[in-house]
Amino acid sequence: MEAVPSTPARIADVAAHAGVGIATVSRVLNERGSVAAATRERVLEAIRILEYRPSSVAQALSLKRTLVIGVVLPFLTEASPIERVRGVVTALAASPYDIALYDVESADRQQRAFRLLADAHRTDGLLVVSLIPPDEEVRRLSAGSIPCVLIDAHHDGLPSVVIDDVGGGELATRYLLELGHRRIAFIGDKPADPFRRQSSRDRTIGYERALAAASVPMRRDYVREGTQSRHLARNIAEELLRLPEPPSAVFAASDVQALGVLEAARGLGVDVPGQLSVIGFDDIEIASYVGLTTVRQPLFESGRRGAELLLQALAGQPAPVHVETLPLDLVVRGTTRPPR
Amino acid sequence: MEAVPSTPARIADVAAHAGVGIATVSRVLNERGSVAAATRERVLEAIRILEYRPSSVAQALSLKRTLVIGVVLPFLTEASPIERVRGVVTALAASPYDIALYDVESADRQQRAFRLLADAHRTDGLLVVSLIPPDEEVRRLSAGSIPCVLIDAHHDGLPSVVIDDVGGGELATRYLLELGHRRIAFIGDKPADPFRRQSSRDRTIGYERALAAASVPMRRDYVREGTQSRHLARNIAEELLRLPEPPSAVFAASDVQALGVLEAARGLGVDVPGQLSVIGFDDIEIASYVGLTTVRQPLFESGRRGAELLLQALAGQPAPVHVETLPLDLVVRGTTRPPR
DNA sequence: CCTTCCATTGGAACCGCTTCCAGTCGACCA
DNA sequence: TGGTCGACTGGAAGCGGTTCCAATGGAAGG
Repeated sequence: MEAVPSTPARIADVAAHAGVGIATVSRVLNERGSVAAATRERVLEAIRILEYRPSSVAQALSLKRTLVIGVVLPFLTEASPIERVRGVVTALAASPYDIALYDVESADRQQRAFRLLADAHRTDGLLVVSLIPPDEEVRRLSAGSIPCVLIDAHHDGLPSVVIDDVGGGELATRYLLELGHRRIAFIGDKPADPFRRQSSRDRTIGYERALAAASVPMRRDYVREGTQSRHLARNIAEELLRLPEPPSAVFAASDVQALGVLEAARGLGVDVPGQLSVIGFDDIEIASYVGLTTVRQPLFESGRRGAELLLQALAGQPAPVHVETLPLDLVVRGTTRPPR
Repeated sequence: MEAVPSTPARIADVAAHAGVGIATVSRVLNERGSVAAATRERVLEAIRILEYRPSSVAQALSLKRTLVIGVVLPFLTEASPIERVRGVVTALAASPYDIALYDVESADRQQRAFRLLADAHRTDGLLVVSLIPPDEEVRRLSAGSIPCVLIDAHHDGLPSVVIDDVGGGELATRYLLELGHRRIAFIGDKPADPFRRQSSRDRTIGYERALAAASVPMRRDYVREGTQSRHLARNIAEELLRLPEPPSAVFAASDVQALGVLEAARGLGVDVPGQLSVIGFDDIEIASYVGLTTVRQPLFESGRRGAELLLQALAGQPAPVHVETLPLDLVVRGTTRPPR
């Protein structure tokens, strides 16, 4: 058994052991330049014996690249960002890049995360998920020429992968209209965080447009805002269902909220889809299990595509600043039906 | 508006701008040593103007610590690791440490990840989730004196945070027995990956023990193995329900699999809990929604606790190599009932 | 008024790796 | 056989920080 050195070997140790210069060791490591076969063997042997691993930190400093991609996202709140990260992880698996995760839950964490990242030394590139970076940081990012791709967010001057939330809102609402519904409620997010992308807001707009296009007057008491939480959505849905003239259908801005609506209906003995149609948005895993009709957005794919764009930029591709819009699908399951 | 330098400022630039030496700038940055108030002001001013941010890479090289904690986990397969990571993220939020995420889906990725991590330069500490690191790497880790905590896994010589899977298996099975069930089936994971922790295996043991303790003979046709996938569990459950003498209760080694069982029952018109009781394991988010009876394990807490232990070790605490066992709870919901 | 002391400061070495720049040396060509 | 060429090789200069160590100079003590 070979001895384990108490301290990890450095390139100089390998060089000494092999009786060559450090430059030669580096050449062997990086397969650059020409090294005599015999010399190479000696070096490889020394590396094996000493269990040498080059220090990525030293490499990063010398090469001015870290082989790390930062992923900034609001991690803890929703199921969907996770799914996007999965896409990112998958796309990056085959690349030499590692992933640094930056959760930006609270606003101050956000500050800190963007601050850290703008530090152009830490990461080679950035993926920002469902968050809108402050102008200040975008400026700094481009000044430091560190590529950045936005996923599920938009900012002038930064490439992004998004979905058409307005179109999605229309899609869902139009479907309910086509089924014959006229009393259609909407449950969306409360605009909270200025840096947080408000996809719900756009879906509201789509909802309104679809109603307008069908000449169905919008009722203010049918449009509610809560949080992403199922619990709150449930409360809101209960209120809606207790209205003198309750809606015959509810469009929830997310599946999670739609689940809250289903719970409310169940609790109040309202049959879905008999008395109430429910449509969600996202198509998270649980949706298929529950049989929820929803607007599917390619979460996983968005992460993957964003990562691909970033890799391209990192590879020196021109990377045109453009917005890539991923397609949406209406997934009809069991929670929607024509009204009675 | 102040000019944005095309290239990020280095400490030497700040020193020059402030008319001081770099050592002084470093002192100001790290609030170490004594610096005259006036000098400090000049330096801070220069930092502000030049938008200087110290290079974390250079700091890492110089200080021999990266302020990065590596988190290794099988990311894409299950819902539970995600929940654990949330705990990790939360615990690390207040610390100065960043998180590097290493997904080790395939076996070769696994190889690579552990290899990379054993490179003692990349991370200051390691959290390994639901994975058993090879002895070789454990040896290397301790040789490099980089602290490591296992979450949901066990290895001699490494501290870990686990649950009592055997006890959990007993807990679930005993509950079913106490309800009066005698025909109790078990659906677990297929032992696939040697590095992958087989919590399912231990739960099987608990299942067997509980049966033995109640003098209920174990039937081989009631013990099945599939994967974590809902789909496969569903198929298996269908087979079980079509047996000449179908089980009156099913204990699934995970909630995801339990959902598959519920689907199977629904598909075959088998009433739950009327004709069939189902109990899962984990208590993932969806479980409460579905009303699934399950054994709750503190997923989030495991991540948090593991991260805390690692932080302690990083802070120089002795960090005794011990196994911390988190408590399990039986969460009774609507999918279990005494047999008819 | 002369030491001694200490706050303050800058220079230089070092962290570990990459790579430019010469330098060595045998082979091949005229 | 002298010269040129090219394959190999090693030294040294960064990359951008931290910090040891020596130097400076004014204040306080004798």
